[in-house]
Amino acid sequence: MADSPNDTSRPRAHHGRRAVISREDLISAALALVGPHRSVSTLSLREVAREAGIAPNSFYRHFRDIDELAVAMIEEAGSALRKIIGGARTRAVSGRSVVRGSIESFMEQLTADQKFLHLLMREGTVGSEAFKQAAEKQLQYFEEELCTDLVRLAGANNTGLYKPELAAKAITRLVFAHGASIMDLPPEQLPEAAEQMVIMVRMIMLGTQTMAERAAKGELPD
Amino acid sequence: MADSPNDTSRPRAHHGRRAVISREDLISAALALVGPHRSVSTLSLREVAREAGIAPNSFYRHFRDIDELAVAMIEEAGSALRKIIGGARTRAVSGRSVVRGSIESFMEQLTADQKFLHLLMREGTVGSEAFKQAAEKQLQYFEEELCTDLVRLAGANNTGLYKPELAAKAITRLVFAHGASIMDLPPEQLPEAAEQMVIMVRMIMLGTQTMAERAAKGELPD
DNA sequence: GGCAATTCTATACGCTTGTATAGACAATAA
DNA sequence: TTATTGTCTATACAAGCGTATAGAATTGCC
Repeated sequence: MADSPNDTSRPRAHHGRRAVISREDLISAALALVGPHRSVSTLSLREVAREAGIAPNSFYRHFRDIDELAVAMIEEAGSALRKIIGGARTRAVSGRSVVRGSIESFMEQLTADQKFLHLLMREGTVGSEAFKQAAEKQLQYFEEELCTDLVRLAGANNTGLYKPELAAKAITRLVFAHGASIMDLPPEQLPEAAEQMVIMVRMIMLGTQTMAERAAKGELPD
Repeated sequence: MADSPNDTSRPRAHHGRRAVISREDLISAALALVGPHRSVSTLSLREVAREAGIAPNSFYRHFRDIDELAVAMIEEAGSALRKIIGGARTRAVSGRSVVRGSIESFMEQLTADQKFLHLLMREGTVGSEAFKQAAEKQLQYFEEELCTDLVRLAGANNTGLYKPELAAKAITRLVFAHGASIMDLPPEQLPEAAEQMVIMVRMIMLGTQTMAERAAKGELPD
């Protein structure tokens, strides 16, 4: 999270009235307003301030504008999610495939009451430039972490990987895109959607492995 | 395109003043307003009316509200795109891979002045329910057409296909998601992005083929 | 206690929004 | 011609928006 001129996140030696509300409180208020049918880009400054219980103008003490809040939300959601889902990858549950375990962890977040996933999944394509870039950056972090895990896993299993960074990108984008399209489904249809997701991810995994084998044998694709 | 109670698309026996503006004119005006930095869900009724050169209230003669316009736009964009990209798939250019040809056709639309692709890529995750469903439906059409083409191709090449409908879904979602993330890139970086897209799609193709082979040999995945 | 710094509230401005209402205009039907 | 019918414009209203400004409240430092 980059420092900004009016970053009040760390407690400063306050030589004046103590703040009754914090950056985090505003983020929480905004998070409470978004949901399956409400996107961050439609939040208004006044609305967030109302939810947080402050006067509209007090908002400016914490963020320059709504976009800055949105970026902070995306960054928070991204790092929280990477911790959860990346953790599910490394914390290999015995007797279960890594792919399935990770996707189950993903699906749990889909129905969780925190709205981190919703935020990241749907906010990447609309809104201001800063907004989209923030979401894109979080997805790239996902890709990078997934990539190192893929390489590590391939090393352990003695399977090759053709351009693992592309495999990681394909998996990340696919999972988030599919997630966005199923997030409004009735809950009873989610298990089937998860199953489909597992198979699709396996296609990519198997594809990159097979490409590596063929490349090793000189049968270069293309 | 489903008929709606106030569908004025087909010329009716007008027993009054002839319409100076049509549904299509309004759609064009709206299309002119959206762009890389402007999403359909942020269009206002007044704005579209202004662009079309009519009074705000005249809008209601053609659409119930902005959402109905948006749905019409999505449907038009979807069918136009399916024609273009699906056509590139069937019109197999000699000496080029079908994957590469299709993706090149996709990338052409990315830089084209029509904004069909932008619309479909980014509008699927935000906006009203009707809105999202319309975009989702268009993506499903894409999947279905791609699926039949995949099956046809596999038959011609004597390669198997494990769950072709899932392969088609994976490819569609991946291409659109990746497309959305690269659509704001500077033009000189697009060729590389296209190359990555080709490889990622090939991973899926090769993955589903390999899964089919293994399934045939009884090495069922999972 | 007094001063300065800081955060808050209150009020107000100009703007845009969706839409209600009423009337002007044009074209067909009689 | 005249009546009717559908389409457009003009005007207006209430609501919501971002934000500018000014002042009250609360705290730490001297």
